[in-house]
Amino acid sequence: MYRKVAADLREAITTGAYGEAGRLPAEGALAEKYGVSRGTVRQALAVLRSDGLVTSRRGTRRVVLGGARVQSFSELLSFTHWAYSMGEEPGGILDSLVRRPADAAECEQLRLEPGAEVYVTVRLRTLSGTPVMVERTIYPPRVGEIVAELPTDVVSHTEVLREHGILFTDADHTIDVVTANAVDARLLGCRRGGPLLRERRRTTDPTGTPVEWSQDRYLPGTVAFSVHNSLATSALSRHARDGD
Amino acid sequence: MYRKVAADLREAITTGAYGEAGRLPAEGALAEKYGVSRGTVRQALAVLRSDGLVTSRRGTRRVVLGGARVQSFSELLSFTHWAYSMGEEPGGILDSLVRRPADAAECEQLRLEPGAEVYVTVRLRTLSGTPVMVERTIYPPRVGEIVAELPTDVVSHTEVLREHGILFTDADHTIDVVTANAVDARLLGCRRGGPLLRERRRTTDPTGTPVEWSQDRYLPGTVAFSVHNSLATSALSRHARDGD
DNA sequence: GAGTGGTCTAGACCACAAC
DNA sequence: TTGTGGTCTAGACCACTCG
Repeated sequence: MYRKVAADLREAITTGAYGEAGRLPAEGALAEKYGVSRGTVRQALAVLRSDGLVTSRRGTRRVVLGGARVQSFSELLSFTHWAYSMGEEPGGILDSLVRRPADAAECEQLRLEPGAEVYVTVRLRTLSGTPVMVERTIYPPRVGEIVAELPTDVVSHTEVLREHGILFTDADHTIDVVTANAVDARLLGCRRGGPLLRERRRTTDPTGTPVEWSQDRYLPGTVAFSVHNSLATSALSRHARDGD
Repeated sequence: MYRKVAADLREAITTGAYGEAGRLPAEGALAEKYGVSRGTVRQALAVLRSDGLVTSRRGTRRVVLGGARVQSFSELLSFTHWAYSMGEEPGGILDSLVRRPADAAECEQLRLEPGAEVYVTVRLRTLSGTPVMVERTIYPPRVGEIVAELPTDVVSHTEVLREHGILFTDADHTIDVVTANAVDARLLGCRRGGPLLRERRRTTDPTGTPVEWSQDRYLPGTVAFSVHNSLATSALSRHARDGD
């Protein structure tokens, strides 16, 4: 239904049917064309707008915006999906996996009782054999128990967890720069104290329960993160970094 | 209006009226409470969902998500607004302002004819006197002409441009790590070759016309960028960095 | 089975842009 | 003045969750 309309319009836009900076047909016209109500068309257009593909303004037809490149949610959460989408071979070398009591920050992030145990994994992630990122993930018990049972050569934890009914639906990301510690330097082959692009991510399932708290450290020059936002939908924010 | 409902619910949620991980009333109940239709309530809830405040799932009441902190769009685009929102005094020291022909990449980004001229500013931005960021902004002629006429002690270019009818409504951001060049090092007082957190940003007005292409380089430890996304609304993406 | 959010409809009025 | 998107309504049916 509205997804179909959105997909069709996205296709038309990205193939340049309306041209860069071109104008879309009126909502009414689209509704008639697809045989749906105007409300459904608006729902489809809301998707495109939040992806940064089109503008929207009272009084004027919608305009096609350039430079819109969006990934699916799973491509964003899963290093493995991301790698495949670029035609690279993802790798994951387990460096350590321990179970230990959670500290205060971890209890806070994963919404656990004080004293609860967590599972901590450290993995070197590679693209076609080249070291790219060190991934430190902290799992609550329910999830960690599954990860701990996995063979060490399983590349995609996300995929396995999904098969076990652990769903990832919402994530908060924070991006900044840190310096490499001894472990980072050893795994990535960079200088200790050298800069790394860090992405911290807390992911929750549909019920709002945290399922992972992860910290990924990328070698400079291997990745960049992109965000689109607009007056209408603003998801990005900028923070001072006093503490950690 | 739906904005009022959204604001009221946001207030109630952030003050903890429903508790962390608590459940919201049903849409029908909210509609009755506010005396509006269910559609309007849903519109309000869509705002909160895209801000990462609540979940949404068929069959279950909406759940309050923790860790949601969103800034207004102008706080994000304007260093000045951001500084004030943190209680800091923003500063801007103009290092250079030149007019010159645009190169190919600049024509592409600002959607200019080959050979068009652009205005390039380099400014050191400070928070309460402390150097934080070097800002390189490229303006198309229409905008640059205004900026070029400004006294050098004007802190907020964004504010002035808004008064001149130049509106900022959509932005694409890309975040990565770069090393400081000679100018960065001189202005920020860091080592040449040292790491900086870079945010590149292309901003357009309501008609989709680019109004600035900016590159901000932050000292490590001064800022972090945050994004919320979910299966429903995904604005963030991750890219490989081959070229520039 | 009862309650919930997801989707869709058909119609209405308004604010705004552009001619 | 005309056409556009923004907002709101009232009602409907469905898919899903949960007890």
